[in-house]
Amino acid sequence: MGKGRAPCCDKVGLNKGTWTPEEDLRLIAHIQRYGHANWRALPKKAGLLRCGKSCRLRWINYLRPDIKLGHFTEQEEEIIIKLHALLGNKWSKIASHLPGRTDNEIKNVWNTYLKKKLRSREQEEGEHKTTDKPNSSLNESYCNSDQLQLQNRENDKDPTSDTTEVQMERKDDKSELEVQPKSNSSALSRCSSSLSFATVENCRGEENGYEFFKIPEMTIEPEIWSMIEEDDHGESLAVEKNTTTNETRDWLESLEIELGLCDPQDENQETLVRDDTGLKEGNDLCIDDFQIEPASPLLLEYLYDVNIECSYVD
DNA sequence: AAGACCCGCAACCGCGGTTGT
DNA sequence: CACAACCGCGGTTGCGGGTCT
Repeated sequence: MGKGRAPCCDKVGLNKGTWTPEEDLRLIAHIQRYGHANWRALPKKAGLLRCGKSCRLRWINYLRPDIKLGHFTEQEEEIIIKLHALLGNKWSKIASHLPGRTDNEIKNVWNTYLKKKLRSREQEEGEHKTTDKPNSSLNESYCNSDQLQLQNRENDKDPTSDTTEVQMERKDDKSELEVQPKSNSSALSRCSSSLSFATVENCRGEENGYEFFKIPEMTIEPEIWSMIEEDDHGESLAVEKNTTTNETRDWLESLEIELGLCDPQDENQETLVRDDTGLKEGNDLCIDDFQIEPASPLLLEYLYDVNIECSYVD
């Protein structure tokens, strides 16, 4: 690696802060046409006064077609909690198991909502548990991350008896993951992969005058392991492919609505893309994934108004 | 009604890893 | 091997809207 780093871009004269609809459309139009092989060069080619990183972030987190909008479902929250217990703050890894969700979104949800939710649950559970408390010094020596918080909640539970009620079912070889709640149990914090302190206590030992801890056997649901293992092989269970086309359409419709370019009530309006032939597999979209021609007269009008050029110079 | 405060979230920043020369 | 360029990730910031006083 070189010494020091050049700034990612020349920041003088670049826009910062919230993206405007015009900038969004410029970015979308450019990526539709040329893809995003080179983020650094993209803003210049697209006529955007933004740095490449900013464009990339905007596209990945908000503009790409397979983004899922709206609140997280209970099942999604459950998955986040479980995976966070296993992976820690590996937001992108966690996101790879939640189709349509971004690492940034998951990180925000965790920091603003799930963490508090778990904490309050922890308190609730603490009130109900007065016996069989583990050695507190052992607690501290065991783990010092957020994972400990989660594990603390698992005190005195038989990890096999009360597992999280999220069932992950692979519907085909590798492409689709269906998440189903097995029951309506309020199992938010019940990460079956965590360790009970009873388990830890049983791992204490002594050999040759040294006290040691055996690495305890963790009860981790096989589905979670397979998720992680597959992740290590560069595969994700959670890529929904068959639904991509409809999601793309929905996304474009919602984008037009959001930009005030179409009436949500008007079902007859065409959206930017009407390509039902299916998108290419994989997360990254490229130019071939899109039909270039915008179909909505209002969108065309808007593009014209904001002076987005139809020809680009490479 | 207005100011203070809180909170969620979009965006930025800086670092590490990877790739190219 | 050294260096530069770039991408992606995770931590952090700060704006804007909602709620409280």
